[in-house]
Amino acid sequence: MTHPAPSTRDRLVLNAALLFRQKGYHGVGVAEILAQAGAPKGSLYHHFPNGKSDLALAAADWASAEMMRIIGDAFDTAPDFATGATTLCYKLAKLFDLSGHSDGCPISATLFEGPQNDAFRAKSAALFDSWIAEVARHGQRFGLGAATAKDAAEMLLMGLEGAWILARVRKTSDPLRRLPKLLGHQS
Amino acid sequence: MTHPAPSTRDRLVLNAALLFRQKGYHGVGVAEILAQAGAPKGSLYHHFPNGKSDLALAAADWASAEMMRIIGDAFDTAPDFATGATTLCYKLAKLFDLSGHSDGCPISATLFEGPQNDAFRAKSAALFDSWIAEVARHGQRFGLGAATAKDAAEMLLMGLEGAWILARVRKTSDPLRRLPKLLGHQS
DNA sequence: TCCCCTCTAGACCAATCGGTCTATGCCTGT
DNA sequence: ACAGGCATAGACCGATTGGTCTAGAGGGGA
Repeated sequence: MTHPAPSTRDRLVLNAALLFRQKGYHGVGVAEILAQAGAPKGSLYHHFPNGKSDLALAAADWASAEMMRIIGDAFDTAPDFATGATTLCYKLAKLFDLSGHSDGCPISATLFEGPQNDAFRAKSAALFDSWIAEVARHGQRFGLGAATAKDAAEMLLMGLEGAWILARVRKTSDPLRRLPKLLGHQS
Repeated sequence: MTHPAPSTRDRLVLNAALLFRQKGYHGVGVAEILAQAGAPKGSLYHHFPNGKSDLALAAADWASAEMMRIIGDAFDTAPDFATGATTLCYKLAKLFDLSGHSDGCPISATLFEGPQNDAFRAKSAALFDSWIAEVARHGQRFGLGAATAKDAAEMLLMGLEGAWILARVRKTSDPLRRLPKLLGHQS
């Protein structure tokens, strides 16, 4: 999957994404990221002149891209919107289990509990919107009207955020797995 | 509303709850809480021997009690479950607007991005469950079956969590106001 | 009046925070 | 072979972190 020797920059982004997602922006120190990535301090500030905040933005982009890929995987092979939404929830539940029941939404954990920085807030909004737009695009592909598709996509995202939170506090992926049924996508 | 001269302990809890809710556990320092509460360090460690973490637990309890009161207000006067749920969302939207579009869920902000402390996780779970149980109780009062009421309550909570996140990143209470419709509680 | 206990007050501390700096690999183009 | 730049390496820094400790203010009971 990953190439044998990812660059120092990639290691920083990847490990930052993992740590931020588990403990939040303020809950992780640069020293911890550097240790886990096996990189010295100089490298961080070479690749990311603004330090921790730049790294968090890059980590959020990376995590968002992976989410977009997962959304695509779930909906591309589905026969209809409800099945795609259900598959997406199950895929995220599986990843949640693999993470040891600790990984929440990468965007809200990385950027949102971050500084009250407006750039962080704006970036979170943009990334969430890109997820919603992608899900809505699949909805329209399955014949839903534009407004209906956007509503369904937004509701799915909000449900996912809540399910992620509940899954973390309960240490079980059940909320994610039950979400499709509660949203009416499953009988 | 509040008594003219709240005790130092109450001032600490109240201001801690406000700050944690806006910036998360790690995003607020004890110095900031003390300054806003107008209390010296000695008072904090007198009332809360374990310091910041004890204070966060007390702040979460306080915020949860207020949420229970809001749930009661919304459902007690409602003619049916859907109306109660809608009223609850509108009440929370109004409070969100009053806070300057910055206050999210008090539990997830205060305890969850806190230390990976298991006590925090367990307390979050217990408080969320108490909210869900209270909403479900109203559901049963309106004639819903036990399982149906619990599902509806859990879905409402998950939707609220997601709507809070979206409301914060977009700086508008629209997601909270649109939630009842997206959940099918409003035509 | 005196004591005692609760609470306030803030100086003080080690540890950690994010960030800067200089020195040195190391690899490529010529 | 040699230069030049990208990247690594980590010592170092001031600021801030959560937490401890001693001192004293205040008030109620004997």
